[in-house]
Amino acid sequence: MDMIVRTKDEVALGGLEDAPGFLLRMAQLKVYEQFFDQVGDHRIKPGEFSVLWVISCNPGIRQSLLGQRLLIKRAHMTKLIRALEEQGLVSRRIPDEDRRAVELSLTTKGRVAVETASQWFFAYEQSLGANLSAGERERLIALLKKFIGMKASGL
Amino acid sequence: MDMIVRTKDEVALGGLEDAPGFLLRMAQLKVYEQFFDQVGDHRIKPGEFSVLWVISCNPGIRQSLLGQRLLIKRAHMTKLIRALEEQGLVSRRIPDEDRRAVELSLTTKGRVAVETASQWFFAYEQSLGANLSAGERERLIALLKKFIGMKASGL
DNA sequence: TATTGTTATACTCTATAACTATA
DNA sequence: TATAGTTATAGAGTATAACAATA
Repeated sequence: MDMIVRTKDEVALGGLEDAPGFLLRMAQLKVYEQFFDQVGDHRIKPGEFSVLWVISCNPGIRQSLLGQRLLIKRAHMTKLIRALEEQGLVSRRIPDEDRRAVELSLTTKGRVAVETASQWFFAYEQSLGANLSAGERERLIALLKKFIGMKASGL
Repeated sequence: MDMIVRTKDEVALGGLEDAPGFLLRMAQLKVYEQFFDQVGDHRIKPGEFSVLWVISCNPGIRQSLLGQRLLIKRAHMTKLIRALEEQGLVSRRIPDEDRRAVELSLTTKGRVAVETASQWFFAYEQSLGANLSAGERERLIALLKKFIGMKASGL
């Protein structure tokens, strides 16, 4: 019969180690830590990059739709976009069809910034999960996509 | 809560949908959202529960070790533990062997609270990933454990 | 000198609700 | 009435740095 022997540095997690919510939280903290170790002090943070990137992929996207896709609440989105606007990266336009809405685009400066940032961003993302095999990493990505309700097919 | 009728406005993510850091962030947001939908307004939040649970599994654990395992910074740990102490759930003890350290244990009230909370906590964790098959869910858990550098024993 | 924990400060992210202007 | 966005406020969570006590 196997005995579980713990040195005094071992910590029993009592089932927490199989709880998906807990594991996702830990994984995200590791990722965040690795981000600062690796890319350090860029002006654009991952959250801001994702906003800029999605705007660059969908010029004229409405603020509400962008927020829905990135799970950013409206009140927070307003502050985020204003900060990016003040940096001269994003421009807003009120469409005549619906004058409540705001359509977002990148400025020229914004496009340059995204172009630069995308290089370190995707290199950083590529470096995540380096301790997994290529197949495991792919499976993890596919399972996460399914977990959050994204189509697993090639979007 | 999200009763939005979607027109066919698709949003291109331009590769973001395969970025593990992005997916982990999205997954964690979904989990958090589901937590409030499902278990609502308990006094103990997931982060606090995990601290109490690990103390209950490791009576006398040192504050520094607990923080290392749960990736909670020292300054934040101090505030967290003090709040739990003020609720009468946790007690601290300065060991003679090292009078810089703090050893943590649950009070009787703390043990009762954890016993109660563990029921809804693990039910909630079990409900996560319900859109995956049992095998997929298990694989996701195993891959997350490997991703964060946990032993994937017996898989 | 290094480590453990505390204190103080600040900034980000998020939640909520009241508000406007449109539809 | 409902929707898109804004404003204001508050509370977590976390980062940093200075600090005390102890090793």
